[in-house]
Amino acid sequence: MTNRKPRRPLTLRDVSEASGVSEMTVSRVLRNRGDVSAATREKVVEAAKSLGYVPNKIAGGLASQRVNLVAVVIPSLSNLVFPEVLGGISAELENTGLQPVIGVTNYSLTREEAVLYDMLSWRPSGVILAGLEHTRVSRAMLENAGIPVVEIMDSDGPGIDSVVGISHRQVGLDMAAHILAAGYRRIGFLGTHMPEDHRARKRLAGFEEGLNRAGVNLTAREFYQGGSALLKGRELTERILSREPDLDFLYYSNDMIGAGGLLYCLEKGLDIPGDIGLAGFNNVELLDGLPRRLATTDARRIEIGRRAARIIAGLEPESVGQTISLSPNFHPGQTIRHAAQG
Amino acid sequence: MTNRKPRRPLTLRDVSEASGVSEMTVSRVLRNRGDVSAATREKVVEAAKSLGYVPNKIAGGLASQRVNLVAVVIPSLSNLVFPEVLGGISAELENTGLQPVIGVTNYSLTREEAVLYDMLSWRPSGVILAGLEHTRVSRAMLENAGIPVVEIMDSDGPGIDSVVGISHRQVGLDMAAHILAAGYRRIGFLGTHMPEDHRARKRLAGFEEGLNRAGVNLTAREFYQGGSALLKGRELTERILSREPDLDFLYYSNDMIGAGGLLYCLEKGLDIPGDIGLAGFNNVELLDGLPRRLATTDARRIEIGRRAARIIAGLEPESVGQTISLSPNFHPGQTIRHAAQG
DNA sequence: TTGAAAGCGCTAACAC
DNA sequence: GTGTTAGCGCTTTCAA
Repeated sequence: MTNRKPRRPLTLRDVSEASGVSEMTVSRVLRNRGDVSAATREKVVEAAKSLGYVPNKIAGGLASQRVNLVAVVIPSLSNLVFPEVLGGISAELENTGLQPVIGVTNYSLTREEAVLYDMLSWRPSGVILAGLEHTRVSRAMLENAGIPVVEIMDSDGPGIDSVVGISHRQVGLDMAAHILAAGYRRIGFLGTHMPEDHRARKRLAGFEEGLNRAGVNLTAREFYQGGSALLKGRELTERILSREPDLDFLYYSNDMIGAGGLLYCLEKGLDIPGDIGLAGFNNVELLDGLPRRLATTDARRIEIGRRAARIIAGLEPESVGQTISLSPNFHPGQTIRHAAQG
Repeated sequence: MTNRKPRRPLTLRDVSEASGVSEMTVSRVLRNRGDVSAATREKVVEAAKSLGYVPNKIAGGLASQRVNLVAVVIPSLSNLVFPEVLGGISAELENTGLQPVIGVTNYSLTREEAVLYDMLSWRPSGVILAGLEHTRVSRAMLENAGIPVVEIMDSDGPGIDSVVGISHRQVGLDMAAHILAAGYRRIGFLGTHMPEDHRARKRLAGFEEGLNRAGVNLTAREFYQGGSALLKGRELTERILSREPDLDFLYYSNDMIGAGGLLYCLEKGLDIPGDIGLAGFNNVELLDGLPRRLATTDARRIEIGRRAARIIAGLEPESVGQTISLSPNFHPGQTIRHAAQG
């Protein structure tokens, strides 16, 4: 390796001169394109390595009109759930030469619009974004971008191009059915106060619809904002139970607050699932280590990530433009009674 | 908004023609550069919006030789800790016009090298990466890139350019001192089996050094790989206590396994911190909701992210090329006895 | 305040 | 198998 410290970054021309091979052929070697003799290739690789040449993808992208980037736009990184979706996406993209670039919206559609504008200005090969709700401008940008778009996580509604998700309404309906079948009747809901979390909203709507169909109404509900989810789960639970002491079921909008509630109830010596049943949503890994396994619904987020990536990568042409609704998996855990016999 | 669906993405020329203003002036308006009359600006903005024009940063970057991207390279996204660092980085970058681009290495230095190569080929304005250990090639690339580099999280060793972190060796030393001062003597360590997690290794080394100085040896150690950290914490704890039942302190390499251990010990009816003391590392939010507050050390990761970002953004010129070692904050929690009196 | 010309570093297309 | 030419869509620079 040479030691000179280049102020001017190295270019193909430098490698060309150092190896005595034309720029074009150097470019071919570096991209493994076309036929290049072993001898020439050897010379070029050697020169590039010893100079420490790093190709300029800005120039390459402009010339080839192609960029190996996939824009991935998600609401949050601290939610645990989205990193898992990302995991599925990167795993699937790994062998395609495509690279995910992450944008975070903090659950704001306005922010999403700004993030999309920014990412589209890099002319990515595709876009994966969470949810079906977007601003009018976002929608227009995506439609005009001329690249594949996959909306993920939610399948309750029309999409722009392809959709891969679960029906959160169905999650709520199913949970209501399970709870009612187990004989619970005085049911409370505990969730985040997030008007822009449409998936949570749809789950709650489905849940209430399911209860109502059986002539049951939600007895109480409690919401929180920010803070440690585990701690908030405790606080919400204490609050809802002091308001409505005879609740016999608590449905949490996510597993983290559900876990907090579970710890709280156990400390209070409540009989779970006898006195009171509990359920969350997401099936996060954390549940494995809790004193009791919380009932939950698996959102199938890794699979969602994988399939979205496959669609962008062109590995699933039959799915392009389709809405793929995966069926959510209910996990009874140990916090819900077995169904009553007739 | 017009409805025609362009196969060919729109260019400045399209906006220029639609507005009757030269490309150059359109460019000025869209970047808020130079003096443009209000009337002209108005026309251009109107045309751009109605066409749905999205600038091409590939072309812009090539022409201007500047790109508003900051490469951020971290070991993992599922660790909880790194998303927080990212939070600090994005918060600080928000008003600088710079944008973080995330790369994940899975704790592999080889993978880090590949990720760096890839990111540098986009000619970012700076690089933030975790740790001080890198391959020779990675180091060479960073040195030759001619852009600011900030290595974060760890300050135990020489850096390439700027460094912002904590001394993990000191974290271990301090924890040893606190534990010994509280009178514990039969001490076990529980951690991840990750040869490439150099920070965990340095903490353990500092911890043992601290014990040894006082003539105390680590009584037992236990390691795990993969799986749910909370569950693994339980399993490790059960295992180490069955091997060495008279341990009086358990030091965990992170809070998640520490939390698992705490739940396990409480279930077993152990007196904490009387029979046995516990401590973790990181001060994760989750600790707030546990039945008892786990002793831990705050890694100051949000601040680390913020300062790294400030250095890249040029807001802290005095720190460039320096090693900034923040002092880690010990949190005694409720799982360690008060120091013995004399 | 606006415009025209040149070129950023690479690759597509074609010639040899 | 290798080289030449002409741009990709912007911004820099300079002129008007």
